[in-house]
Amino acid sequence: MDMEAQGHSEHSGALRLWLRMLTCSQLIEKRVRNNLREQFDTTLPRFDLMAQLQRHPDGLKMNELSRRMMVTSGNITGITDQLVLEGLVERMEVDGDRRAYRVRLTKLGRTTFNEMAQQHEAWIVSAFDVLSPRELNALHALLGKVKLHQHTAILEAA
Amino acid sequence: MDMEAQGHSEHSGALRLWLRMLTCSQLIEKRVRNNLREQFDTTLPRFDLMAQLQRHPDGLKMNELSRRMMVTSGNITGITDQLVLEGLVERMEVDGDRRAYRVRLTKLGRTTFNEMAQQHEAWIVSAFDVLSPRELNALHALLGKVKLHQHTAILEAA
DNA sequence: CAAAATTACTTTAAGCCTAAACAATTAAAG
DNA sequence: CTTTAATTGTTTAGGCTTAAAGTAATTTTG
Repeated sequence: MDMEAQGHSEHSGALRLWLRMLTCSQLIEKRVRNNLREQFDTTLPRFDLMAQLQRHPDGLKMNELSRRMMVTSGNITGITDQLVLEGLVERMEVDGDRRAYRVRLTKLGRTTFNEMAQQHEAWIVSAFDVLSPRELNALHALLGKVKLHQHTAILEAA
Repeated sequence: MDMEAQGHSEHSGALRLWLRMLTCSQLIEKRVRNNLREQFDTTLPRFDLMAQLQRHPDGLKMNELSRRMMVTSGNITGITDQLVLEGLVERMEVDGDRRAYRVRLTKLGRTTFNEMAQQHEAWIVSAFDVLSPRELNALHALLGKVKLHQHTAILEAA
């Protein structure tokens, strides 16, 4: 009994597709959030921020984190503050620009993230293991088309 | 430069698929939220709650709203309070159960929702109009498979 | 019937998120 | 240079969301 399960027949195909897509995302995301909380006592935004830093050992500016995570920079300030308190992340000064920080994982942050990332990947693999490799690729391709279209549609609106 | 655009090659196909799916959902959802705010000065949760009530003219209990919207009942309390203040929704007593309410759209709520729903559908149609009818159906079917799997996977975990 | 368990809803504390306003610094223009 | 504009990060106010605890009413059980 979810949002999409009640799609009425008068709805357009696009609307039914959207509700189903949203339901899928929400179900998987909720499970990831629960698992992160129960198994690692952390949250998805913190995990995501650490995931960004893990790919950039030299650190990222708040700015760059904001763009990559698609959230406002005020938000990044709060999540980073939390991670600094937990000792998982540190703010480094940037040479030649006293406005900016470079944020990077601490040693503790790296080891902690690696443990979480391994589990996280297993959760995601299991969420999609109902699809054959062929189906998985097809879904990936179709979503690629949709995703690209959103980018262009945003430009058109501007 | 979003979350998914940086997927590294060492990532499994499932992980890349998940990041792409999340990016699609987030892009579309952000646009819907912005449009609702700019054009109707409202929010997505309020719209979603009204959408549920629109399909049930006799109203729904808080309880039922919570299940259908997949959020906690405490959350429903807050959103309903807002909508009551705005005169879009009303709480009715339930015969024979003094604990429960039936929530339903007011007359103003119905007309307001109908205007919003028309626009909303247009936004969603445009978000997916890059897909052919055949592709749209294929995507719908693949996501149906994924969605069903989440339901069963949750039962297995319990 | 009376005690115990369940159900329906609300409240609370904490975190995430945004838009908008702000401070500080740097870059650009004249 | 110096004024103006743009950039970087933070703060603030408000809304959404959750888990957990609390209240009141109903149902179940003995």
